Formats: sequence, C-alpha cells, structure tokens
Amino acid sequence: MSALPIKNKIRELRFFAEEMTQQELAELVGVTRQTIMAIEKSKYSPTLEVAFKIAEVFGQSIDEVFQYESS
Amino acid sequence: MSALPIKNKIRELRFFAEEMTQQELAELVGVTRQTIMAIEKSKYSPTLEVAFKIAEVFGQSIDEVFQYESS
DNA sequence: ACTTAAAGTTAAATATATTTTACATGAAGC
DNA sequence: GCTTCATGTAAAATATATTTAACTTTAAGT
Repeated sequence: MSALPIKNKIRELRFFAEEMTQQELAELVGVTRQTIMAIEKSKYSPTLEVAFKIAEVFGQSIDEVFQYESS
Repeated sequence: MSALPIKNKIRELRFFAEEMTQQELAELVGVTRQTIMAIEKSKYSPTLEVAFKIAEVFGQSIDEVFQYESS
C-alpha cells in the first residue's frame, strides 16, 4: 500500500523524560510494549486515541510528537 | 470498552469550507463516505494517518480538528 | 407530486491495529 | 561467566478501522 509517511520523536522524548522505558510508556498510555515498539519504529499508524495519549504523556501536542509529510 | 472521548469539528469545518460534502471530503482524504460519517459522528477513533489527512484538507492542525478530553 | 443530492443507518467482508506469547540480542553490573 | 533489564523480532489470535453494498430519510428545486 502507501509508504507510511508519519515519523515520530517518541524515542527522543523518552530519553528526554528521564530515560523512560518503552514498558513504562506503554503502561502510562495503556497499551503493550510491542505496540509502543511498532509505533516508535513507524511500523504502522496508531489510532488517534493512542496518538493523543502518547502526546499527553510527554505534555506535547500531536504535531510535536508525530510529523506527517503530505505525500 | 472506554467511552470514546474524542470530539471533532469536521461538520463545522465542512460547511465553513463552502459546504463541502462528505463525499467530497472522503475523496480528498482517500477514504469512503461511510468512514467520514463514522469519524464525524465519533463512532470510532480514526488512524493517525487519516486524521492528519482530514486536518490537512482544512488547513488546520489535528488539535484544531479533534479535541481529546483526557478521561 | 416528483426528482435529485446529501446525509444517515446497517450488515457483511476485508484490512489493519493491538494483544499475547515467546524467544533473541546487547549493555551493565556483579 | 552469569544475571538482569531494556530493546528488538516474529507468529498467531483478537479487536477495531475501513470498505462495499444496499437501503432509508430529509431537504431543495422544479
């Protein structure tokens, strides 16, 4: 299908937030560690709800955490 | 499961944009009319990619189109 | 009254996101 | 060398998003 154009800064944000682990982030967001892994590595596009929760954890807006490059 | 807390302003934005129809928005975004309907009525949370595309059509940020109220 | 276009709804099928489980790797500390 | 912890990977199962198709309703125009 379409190459996924959405990049993210989750990894940087995690380390910036006292080296928060994927496991910790997963628990704060309410998903599994593998889901965080997949999103962090841009394996697929998360739901808007999960994206909002991730942004909320870091106190940032979605646009600051995820970068969409239109086609 | 969890009550979906994400509201949106798609309907207002459509009428504000020269009364753009659901069908037209669907074509611009690259999804079906039913998908736009479901998202507009908050039946479920769209993928981040679709959310970005909708925001892009209206020239707004995701946070302007979708309002997440943390639990 | 008739027609048309847009919105609304529903059900079944398909695609994709998420979970669960399990195992592998690399770095750090002892 | 051994253990522990975080990360990475993968396959199968489940949940959810999206499509397809069909039908209903409502409003507007003629």
